[in-house]
Amino acid sequence: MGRWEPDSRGRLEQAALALYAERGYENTTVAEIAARAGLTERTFFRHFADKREVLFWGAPTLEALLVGAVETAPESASPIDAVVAAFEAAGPLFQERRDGARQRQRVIDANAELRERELIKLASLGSAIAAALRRRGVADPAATLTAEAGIAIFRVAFARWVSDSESRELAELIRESLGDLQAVTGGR
Amino acid sequence: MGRWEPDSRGRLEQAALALYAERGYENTTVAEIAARAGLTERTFFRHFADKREVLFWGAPTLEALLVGAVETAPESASPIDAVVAAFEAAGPLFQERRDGARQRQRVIDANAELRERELIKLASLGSAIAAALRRRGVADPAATLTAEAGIAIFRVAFARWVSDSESRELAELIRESLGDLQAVTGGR
DNA sequence: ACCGTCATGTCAGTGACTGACATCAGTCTA
DNA sequence: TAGACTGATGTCAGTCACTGACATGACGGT
Repeated sequence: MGRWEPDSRGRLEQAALALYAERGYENTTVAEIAARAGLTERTFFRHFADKREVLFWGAPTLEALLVGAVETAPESASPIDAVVAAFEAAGPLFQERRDGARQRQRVIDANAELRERELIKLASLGSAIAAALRRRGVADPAATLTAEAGIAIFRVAFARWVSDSESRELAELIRESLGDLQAVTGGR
Repeated sequence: MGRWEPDSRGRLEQAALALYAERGYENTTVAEIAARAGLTERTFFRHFADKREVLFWGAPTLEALLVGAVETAPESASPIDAVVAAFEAAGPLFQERRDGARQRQRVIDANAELRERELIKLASLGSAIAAALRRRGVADPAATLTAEAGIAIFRVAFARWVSDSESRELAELIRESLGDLQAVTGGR
């Protein structure tokens, strides 16, 4: 056995999510999270940049997945289709752990600071997707707007997917939201 | 003469913007802002909820303006046109103090925490616009998506307007961005 | 003259986050 | 195999955002 229990990072993450869910983000101190994980506050901040980041460290993975999907979409695909297809491809990533995703979302929705962090992660996602589109030869502002549209579509679809009354596949809801957006913007 | 110099709030705001611009948001303490305004730290927090809010207190005014414009748009206007027209109507509000708006934007763009706050303000704007659309009889998810699309259009137009190389009217850039979005999403 | 209000000041406290340095099991190297 | 090296963790002191409780004193009204 090593000097320390393994997977401190994972323990910190679980402890944080549990405490945020139990008593709310604001009523949880980092010292408490660390204690539940059998570690100290200082160690928490060595693994996560701040108290919120523990809920968002997966974002770069999602971003890489989406960027890859946009870049490798068939040349014939229109920009918006490439983006929407990328989000559809990410569907299973969420579908796998639906319950965890829901709990996490409930925690985020309950706190303004966490919503802020979620928004900047989505914005970063948007920038990365726009950059991938530019690499496909899409000019600006089309690239930026397409990425933003993709994000809006995803947000709407994800909200529906998380809500209790729905049990449909995320990918299906995404495609449906694309249709809604097209109907709404009027288009050319 | 009153017991105190008048307009503490305005002095705090000016001091904050000046210091954030001079030495950056992170390198400015609230105590320094208060001192420059001839007040104490505690008074700063009586006027502004936190260190960032001093740059964003105008948001509710803009929100009210946009909501009003959406609600009073001609019945014949499509949802997206009502929203875009509302943003166009807000154009002069920015045009009046172009230099101040630019400095503020430079400060915000230079700091991640401030960008977070900007994003949540825009999201709140989006929710308010979506609610106004619903009052016009637009159903969801169309209302939400239209509002989001409007925000995306505004963001792109505003970024162009702020950038040095442009000197066109904000309203003109907004209308142009609508066309770009329509071209990009394909639409029906 | 008196009283209540209200913007501000004062002060003590909590909690997020940081930098500097200590510890020590496991590993590598002479 | 002794000793140096590494890397994750602990310890500690410090800064700063933010809050609650209470004090102050000019002003306006009675």
